[in-house]
Amino acid sequence: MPRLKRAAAPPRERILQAARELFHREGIHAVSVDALAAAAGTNKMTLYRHFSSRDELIAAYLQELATEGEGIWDEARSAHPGDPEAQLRFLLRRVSDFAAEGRGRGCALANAAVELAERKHPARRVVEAHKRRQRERLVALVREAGYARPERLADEIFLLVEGARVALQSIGPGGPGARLYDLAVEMLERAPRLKSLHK
Amino acid sequence: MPRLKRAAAPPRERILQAARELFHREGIHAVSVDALAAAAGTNKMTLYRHFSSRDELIAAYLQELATEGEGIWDEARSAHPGDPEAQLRFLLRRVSDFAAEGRGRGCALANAAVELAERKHPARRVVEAHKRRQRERLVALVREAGYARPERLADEIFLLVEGARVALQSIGPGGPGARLYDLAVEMLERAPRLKSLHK
DNA sequence: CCATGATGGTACTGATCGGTAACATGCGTT
DNA sequence: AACGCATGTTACCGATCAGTACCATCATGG
Repeated sequence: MPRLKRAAAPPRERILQAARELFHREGIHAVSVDALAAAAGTNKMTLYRHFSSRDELIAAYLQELATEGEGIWDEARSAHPGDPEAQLRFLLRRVSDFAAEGRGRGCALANAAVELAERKHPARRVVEAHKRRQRERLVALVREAGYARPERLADEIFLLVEGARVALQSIGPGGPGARLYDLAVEMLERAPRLKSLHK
Repeated sequence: MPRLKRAAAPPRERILQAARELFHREGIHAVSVDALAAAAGTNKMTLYRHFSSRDELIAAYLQELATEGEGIWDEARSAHPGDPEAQLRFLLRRVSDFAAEGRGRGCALANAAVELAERKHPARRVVEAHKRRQRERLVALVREAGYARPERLADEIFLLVEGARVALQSIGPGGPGARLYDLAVEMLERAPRLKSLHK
């Protein structure tokens, strides 16, 4: 019988977990692989056995965040099946709450795009693909909810969300980023629809 | 008679000019003081005679950008005196055009806030003060133009602008960031007013 | 003509970082 | 028990970087 002395997760998961905390809180370039390995309860050598380089670790960390972000859409769908309007508000609520937490460091994916200016960095492909997919899903959901000109309304909401998360870092929690949910929901209420849906 | 062998600007100005190019294009943390001094046609020693540290150079660089950004408001005012509506569109046009240039690296001030996560960094005070002032001036201009609930509309536009500049970096020029001007202007046209201004 | 101050150039220090080599440890499987 | 494999540990290399000491250069102004 294994006495489960620690039940520790395998090092790869611990490293990715430490990356999520440190990279997002302190910024990617401010965290060394030594510090990352130490925070994960392991060392640099083990880290390099799971990730061929620091850049690929960054890409894996962002890929994990992106995959997890995709899950929010399924969450919204199962929370309000067949009700795209409620799914929209569910997503906005989640994004707004998430933006306020974590000492206002905004979206880790977007931050990575800002930090990693080199156009060929492997992380940029992950960020771009994720953001593009988010936008497409948002357009589809807005269209499904019956709004007129869904691309336009979706882009407005998209930019509102992105702006809120970056404004939290520049102006701080007292700025307009904190009002994201109210702004976005009222924008929805004012937007014209193709068909009236009031039951 | 001085043969004006080069008519070069004093080194401090050259350094700040090089900072504007390199810091914005490659990211602040990606540019060493050696590279910066070389791009400015001088050397590290002269650089440190004008800036006590790298962080203070960053703060001075951002302060110069902020001061210059303030000038756009005066430009708008003198381009369309007494016409706040036209001033608004002038500003949106300028911001939209500027966002698209420079290989889509967005707002250097906001990028700095993302890169410099340390809360006590001297550059953060510059960025926060500037963004706060921009928001206040935007609220005042929107109110002056006669819109109802000017704080609300100004915040929407503010987030739209910030979102567009960060989205250019994550999604790229094909994303919603490129449509900033159209989105913002139509938002203005749809916004309710306190008094009808049609002459 | 010389003094002064700003600037350019070189070389250095101490520290940090990404990445690797070599070895030790522990744990499960047969 | 013996093996194999993943992990932990230490030490190291080469490169880069912020910041400084020291000296050379050059213009200007008395």
